[in-house]
Amino acid sequence: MDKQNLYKQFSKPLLNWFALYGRKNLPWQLPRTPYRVWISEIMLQQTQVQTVIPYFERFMQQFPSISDLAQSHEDEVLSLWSGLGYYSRARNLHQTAKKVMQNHGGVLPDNYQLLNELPGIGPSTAAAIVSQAFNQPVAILDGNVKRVLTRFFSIKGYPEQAQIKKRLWELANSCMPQEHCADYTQAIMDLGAMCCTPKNPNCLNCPLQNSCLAFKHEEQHLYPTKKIKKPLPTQYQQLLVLYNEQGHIYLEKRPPVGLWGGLWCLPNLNEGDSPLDFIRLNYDLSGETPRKLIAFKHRFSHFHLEINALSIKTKVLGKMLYEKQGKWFAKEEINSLGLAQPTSKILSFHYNMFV
DNA sequence: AACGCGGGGAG
DNA sequence: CTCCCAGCGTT
Repeated sequence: MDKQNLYKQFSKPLLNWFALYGRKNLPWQLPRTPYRVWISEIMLQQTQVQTVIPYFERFMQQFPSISDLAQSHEDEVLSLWSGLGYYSRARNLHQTAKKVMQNHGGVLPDNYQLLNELPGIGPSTAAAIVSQAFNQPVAILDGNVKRVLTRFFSIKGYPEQAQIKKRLWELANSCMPQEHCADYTQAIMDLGAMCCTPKNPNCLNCPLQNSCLAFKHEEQHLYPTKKIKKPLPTQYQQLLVLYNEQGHIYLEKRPPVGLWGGLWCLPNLNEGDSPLDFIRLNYDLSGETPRKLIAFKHRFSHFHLEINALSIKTKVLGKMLYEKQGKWFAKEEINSLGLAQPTSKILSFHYNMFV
């Protein structure tokens, strides 16, 4: 299909549909500044709109500008990110803010290549920023767009495969019109989220119905081709809530990269370790009898975690060791830390029991 | 090319 | 339960 036909059969009806049904009152659209677009795009990576909205509002309240963000401490950023997941996004966001202050005079570049080089900003996010914030004709390729394009053009094969992905990028940019670029980017995402959905797509009300090859052959459900998934492994963790006479709780900062990177977590026992031996040997603490606090399962996208949390009231034996980046925190301090969801759950359970 | 990286919403 | 979401960085 040539460029002119693509406009007539794809982009134009899509833009018309957007004018009637598209989302135009999302928080990052009012106003749609480069900074707000950037923050929202990072939060929205692999995360649904409804989940992001409250996080976005809190973030803007705390960091109204890129300079505010650059001057903050990483723990502040991670605290605002607590519960949102994929915490490398928060760390990269902070790094990018500092780089923009240092290398770009505090102004987010209006250039795809420059944006793409910044931490946490890949091809699709860079395209989202230049198209939405600067109205440039550069196409995104996210989950919504992959679904719309594979159906419309009946693209077979797993979309993450190099050859298929290259084809999808080309198609995505072919469909991007030269005008109304910001609206177009929003339009194709809205169509994917509201009409061309993974299950039960609303083809009868779809603006692209006339030319959609998947609809023509009644095989919408075949696209996009699904990945073959392996069974997820299961891990077990015994976590300790160590608290002292004052009610302070001991937490350790995780290494900067990896699972829950940079977050504050509870000490983790090795399989078969005796809790009291563990804290005496590693922390020079003595403790009262461990009490079962809570046991539950936590599901990640790449493994299952079975958690068993114990609480132990402790006394310092020698001088308290600050190894493993550990610290004692009062309850009020914990509220301003970056915590993983299971950590928050265990701690709130602890506080409910020991108020 | 495959994997690591969270957590939640929808069916 | 399963699927998948405004993906990116590393290996």
